[in-house]
Amino acid sequence: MLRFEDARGLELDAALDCGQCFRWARTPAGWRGIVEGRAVLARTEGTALVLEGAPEQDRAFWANYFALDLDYPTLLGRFCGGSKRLAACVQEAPGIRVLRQPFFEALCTFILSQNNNIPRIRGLVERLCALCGDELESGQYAFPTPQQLAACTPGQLAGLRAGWRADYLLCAARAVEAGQVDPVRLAALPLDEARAELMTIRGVGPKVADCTLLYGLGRWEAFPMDVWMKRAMERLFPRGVPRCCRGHQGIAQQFIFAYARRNLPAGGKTGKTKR
DNA sequence: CTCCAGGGGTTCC
DNA sequence: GGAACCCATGGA
Repeated sequence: MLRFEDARGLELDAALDCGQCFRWARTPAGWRGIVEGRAVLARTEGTALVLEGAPEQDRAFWANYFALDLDYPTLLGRFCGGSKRLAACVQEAPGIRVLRQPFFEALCTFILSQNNNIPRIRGLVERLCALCGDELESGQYAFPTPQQLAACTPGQLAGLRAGWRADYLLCAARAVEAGQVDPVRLAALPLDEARAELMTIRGVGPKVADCTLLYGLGRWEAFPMDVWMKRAMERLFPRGVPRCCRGHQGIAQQFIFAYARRNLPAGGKTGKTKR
């Protein structure tokens, strides 16, 4: 069991259920999840974060995953001091944290997320892991590697019932396997060049690219935009992203999204077909 | 049965 | 460039 005495205000309910990750499940005992083949049960006790099933040697891994090294209290203070509107967003769910997820998992899950809803995305991801990920104890599965996914046939992937997204997944796996898209390079490139490299993958547009940069590579300056967020931004921040978010726009966006989802009831169109 | 889900590619102008 | 259309699923 791992224990972090000061989780710096992290709230699992907010952080794990805000649409940034898809492999955590709420149980009566806490949040059950698997990251890079490590299965844990996470819960908070007061100001502490407890991870059952995690060995002491993984302390640095989980501290990085939950971004415990980033001084969120100070960062959120900066947000709140720099913009009244943003302060309201932070107040909506102050326990949100932008997790540092594995690169390939973030890329694939956000490909699966397009024009889709969270419950179904979760099911798709679970079936994908069971199809070609390594099996852990107790019938749980790790997220597949690019090689494992690239080795799947379209026929096998049809079992996911992912629709047209299955083909996009294969393209992504092949691109990463071939080194055409490389996480180490993406982490170092200027943001626009990294985005362009990701968008060479068929099925990866600006939204999926930015989500991958933010959630899968810790590029907190990335700001995932889509039709829905654009509407929210126009209403909440007509003059654009507040300056106090500079360098952490993606983190700010996570709070804006949570606020807008609860307080801006009108749903936006997402470019779908009418008939 | 209809509508929708934090898209992306293609095809028009 | 931008607007309209297509894509396959399954939940509500």
